[in-house]
Amino acid sequence: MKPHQLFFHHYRSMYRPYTNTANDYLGKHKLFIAQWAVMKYIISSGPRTLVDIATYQQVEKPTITRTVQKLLELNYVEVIPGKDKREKMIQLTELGKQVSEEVEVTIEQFQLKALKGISSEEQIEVSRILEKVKNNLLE
Amino acid sequence: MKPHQLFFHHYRSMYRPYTNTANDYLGKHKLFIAQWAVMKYIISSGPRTLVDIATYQQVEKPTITRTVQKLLELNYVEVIPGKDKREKMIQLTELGKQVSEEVEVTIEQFQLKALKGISSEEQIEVSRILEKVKNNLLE
DNA sequence: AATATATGGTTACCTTTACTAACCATAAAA
DNA sequence: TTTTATGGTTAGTAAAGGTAACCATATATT
Repeated sequence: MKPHQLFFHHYRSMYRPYTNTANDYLGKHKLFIAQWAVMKYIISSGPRTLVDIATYQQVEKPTITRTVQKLLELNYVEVIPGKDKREKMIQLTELGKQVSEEVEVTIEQFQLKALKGISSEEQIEVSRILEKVKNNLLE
Repeated sequence: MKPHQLFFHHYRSMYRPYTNTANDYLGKHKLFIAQWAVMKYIISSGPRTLVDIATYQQVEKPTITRTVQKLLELNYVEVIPGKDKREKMIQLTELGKQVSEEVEVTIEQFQLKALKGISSEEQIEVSRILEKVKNNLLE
């Protein structure tokens, strides 16, 4: 099998184990991976618009609208006014912050388990390459 | 951002660009990535049972049942008897073989474009690591 | 100033992909 | 012979996301 075929096969065959396991961990907090990804983003970067979030995650706007709606229902995020009347900034609620702290522990544990035996340098290297592939695809 | 967080963020944010672009390329041949993955597998390994395919792709059996059903409708694969009365071996039809040859050209082009600027060694290294993560997750 | 275009966001509708639970038929083990 | 395991299917449901069309507001153009 050629390297480029190997690459995409392994990329794909990690996907379900990753998603299913992550969602198992997150179920405790009534979250799914797509929702948690939004929370994680606004934790580390502060309040963000829907477009920011969509761009960051590489999905379309309606997808983010829906994900954020679920987080609003859970009372984990709230909307604050943006720099004009169109924009909505999404930020964590107090409840969202509390939950996040628990989730971060859970998820860190999950991620470290998943990455057992893989050095930080390797993790960074793979991140760099996956990002490059993403950029190649978007050109 | 910590290396393990980076790792999973980039893993995820490559997913939609990859899937969408691949499906665009495959649309020409009336295929989707999940279907092509099955064809690809039986091209390189010969006829396989549904369980083999499910294990290889890391998805559940019903998922493969349906994917194979679509390939049967397209007349790209056919069923031959397995080693007992339960097993079904899936193999390419003549039409499937013809189509595959065209698709392989298309997809190779797509994959090489996606991996532009990434050496074979790097591709192999990333494959190895993604496989390891998958195995860690399955433990 | 008036019109046209761009941007942020939503709604409606549809699709891909996959899961679980329950089941059938056959095979292997007790 | 009965029990358990294996290969596969069906039915029902869900996560996640896409496109097209649209509203409201903002920016650019004439």
